[in-house]
Amino acid sequence: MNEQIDEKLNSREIKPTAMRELVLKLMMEKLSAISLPELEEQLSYADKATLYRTLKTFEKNKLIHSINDGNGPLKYALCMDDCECEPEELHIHFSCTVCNKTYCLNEIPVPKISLPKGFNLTSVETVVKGVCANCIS
Amino acid sequence: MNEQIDEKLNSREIKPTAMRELVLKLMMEKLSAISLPELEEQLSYADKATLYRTLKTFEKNKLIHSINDGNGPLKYALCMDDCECEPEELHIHFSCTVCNKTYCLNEIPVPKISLPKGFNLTSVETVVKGVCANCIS
DNA sequence: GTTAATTTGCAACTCCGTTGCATTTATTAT
DNA sequence: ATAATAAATGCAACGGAGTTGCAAATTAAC
Repeated sequence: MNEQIDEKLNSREIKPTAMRELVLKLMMEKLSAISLPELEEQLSYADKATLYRTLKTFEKNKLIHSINDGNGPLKYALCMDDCECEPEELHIHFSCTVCNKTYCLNEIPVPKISLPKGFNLTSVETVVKGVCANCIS
Repeated sequence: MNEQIDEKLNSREIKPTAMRELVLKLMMEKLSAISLPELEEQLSYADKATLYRTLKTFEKNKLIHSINDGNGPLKYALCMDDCECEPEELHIHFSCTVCNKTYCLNEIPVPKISLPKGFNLTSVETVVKGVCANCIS
């Protein structure tokens, strides 16, 4: 499984350090998006700045993407393999108002928007809020 | 015109203090959304906490709504008259990557999203990024 | 006018994100 | 293999946004 992790890092041209392997492993195990503060908590021995820079590196190289759910700190989730984060590849995100977890809805692409004349579109971000299947019971 | 402002405040059951009139006046003059830090800058004599609480009061009473454009501080814009901020009344927002201004696209409703079974939807937020008509020339 | 309730101003504080810099670790050249 | 170079990490500190407690001032109610 460490091979799988290193493979993932290599495929995005990120040098596989111990720290990076740890962070990626943790993110692969989680179903929901994770924030820097959460990461700090879960890898308590690790330094905040290092984790911060790790996330930034991952994001720059499109291994992960950031999600602004308007609810506390910025969250991060894994990109799909080979995703280049082009507008047509983007999906919507779901933020549960009960458990506060944020999920990628990879099956639901971001909506197509026709802007008024003279506007130039580069990206669309959609966050849906509500109660997730786990919390709705 | 002060009458118009007080009328707007009254219609949302907000007591018209001098501070609130000033903030509302400023927001009515602006075409783009405004953040707390910007408000502080433009009403330099006013206190941050007061402006903060003014915005919170306005928001609670649906005179304004907040916009999380993922680009710096939270921004606020006027609601349409009689808007109750129900999901079906919501519009999308546009954030210009050049001038950094954020606009309400009141004519473009938020997209309809069908969530997977078991999910309960309460709101949809869509932010479009790109270059606005002013900056595109 | 006096009392009660609301609003404002000031100070302080927390949290998140970010940076500078020294130290350590990895890579490359000799 | 060793020295020189580059990259990553750890520690400390900082700044901005958002928020709160509390006292003073303003407004509303009696």
